[in-house]
Order: sequence, then C-alpha cells, then structure tokens
Amino acid sequence: MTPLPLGFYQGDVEDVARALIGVTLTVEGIGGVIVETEAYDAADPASHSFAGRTARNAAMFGPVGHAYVYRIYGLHHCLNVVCGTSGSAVLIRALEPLHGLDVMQERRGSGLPIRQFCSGPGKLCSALGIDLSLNGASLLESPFALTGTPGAAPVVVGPRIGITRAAERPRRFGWKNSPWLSRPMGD
DNA sequence: GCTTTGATTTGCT
DNA sequence: GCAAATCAAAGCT
Repeated sequence: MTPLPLGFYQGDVEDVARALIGVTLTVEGIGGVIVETEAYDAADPASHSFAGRTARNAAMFGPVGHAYVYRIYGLHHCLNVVCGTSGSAVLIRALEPLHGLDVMQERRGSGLPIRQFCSGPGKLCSALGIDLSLNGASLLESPFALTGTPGAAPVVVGPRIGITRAAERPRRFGWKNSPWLSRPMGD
C-alpha cells in the first residue's frame, strides 16, 4: 500500500478521474475503494472554476494533489482532488466502504445498509468525517491516504448527474457493475 | 447590497 | 417518482 505519487495528479483531469477508480481513499483510516468520480476543469460551465478564481474555490486553483472541499446546498460537503491543469479537479462521488465501517455506521446513523454509507458525495463526506477544515489539505498527508494501483479497475463512462449545465458530457467515471455507485451506469 | 445558484438528500404522495 | 428543504457564497453570466 504505497501512496500515489504526486505526479499522478498532474495528468489530465479526465485521465486522473478514470484512474482513481479502484484506488483506496481513507481519512484517518476510515474509507474504502473509490468507485465513482467526475472530472471538472476551468473550461466546463458546470465547474466552480469556470468563472475564474474566487475565495471559495481558491483551493481548486491551488497545489496539485490537494483537497478542494466545499459546502453544497448549505448542508452537505463534497470532496474534490485538485489536478494538474489549473482549475481542474476530480469530484469523488462514491466509494465502497471497507475501513472503519463501525465509525461510518455511527456517523451515518444506525440501521442504514452499508451501500448507503458512501453512495453519493454528501454521504461520502459525512461518513468519512470530511468538512471545510480539510479544504486545501494535501491528499498525500495525514489524515488523508490514497493508495492502490491507478487504472487497474474496469471503468465505464457515462453522463454526469445532478448538474444543470453540460450534463451530457461523458465525464462521469464508474467501476463497471459495482453495486456501490450512486446510480447504475448507462449500460 | 441583494439575488440566485448549487456537483444533494430525504421524505412524502 | 416527485418536490421540498436549506445555507452560504459568488456574481451581477
């Protein structure tokens, strides 16, 4: 389990998004295998970085390999991985819970099936304890850990979910036939 | 300074 | 399956 090298994040955001499928992400030892991501860059109207750098999305233009955490709809959090091209990032949408299941259960509420722990960006952050205090933190350092073999998992590509602009662009990546996706893929 | 948006979740009909 | 909830921040698109 060696951490992914910094150079991994410097590639094209779409390549990174695809390669992240199958990589293990943990926060303070809690987490699992990434099964769903989305790619965003500054040329994407749906991206926070589209309108240029602002105080809110500064982390998105910050150092490669760092986290961009933001609050969505006032109540939920989303975790992004800042990539090589300035203003580009990969949204982590879902993962397969493997580590710290008991802690996630406690955070998400008892009675929930495991597949409800991380099948969505907001749930994922809740289960992993991610909040704004981690905005701008390096993914190569504690409490984050990204390990595994990039690009090893079978990946399918599909349209993105839950956004209003450029939603048809095939920039959503998911683990083929994984039961942990927030929604099944097109095929 | 105020309006509008926002990549979601949850519950209700 | 559909609509409402809910908060803060960015931008005036």
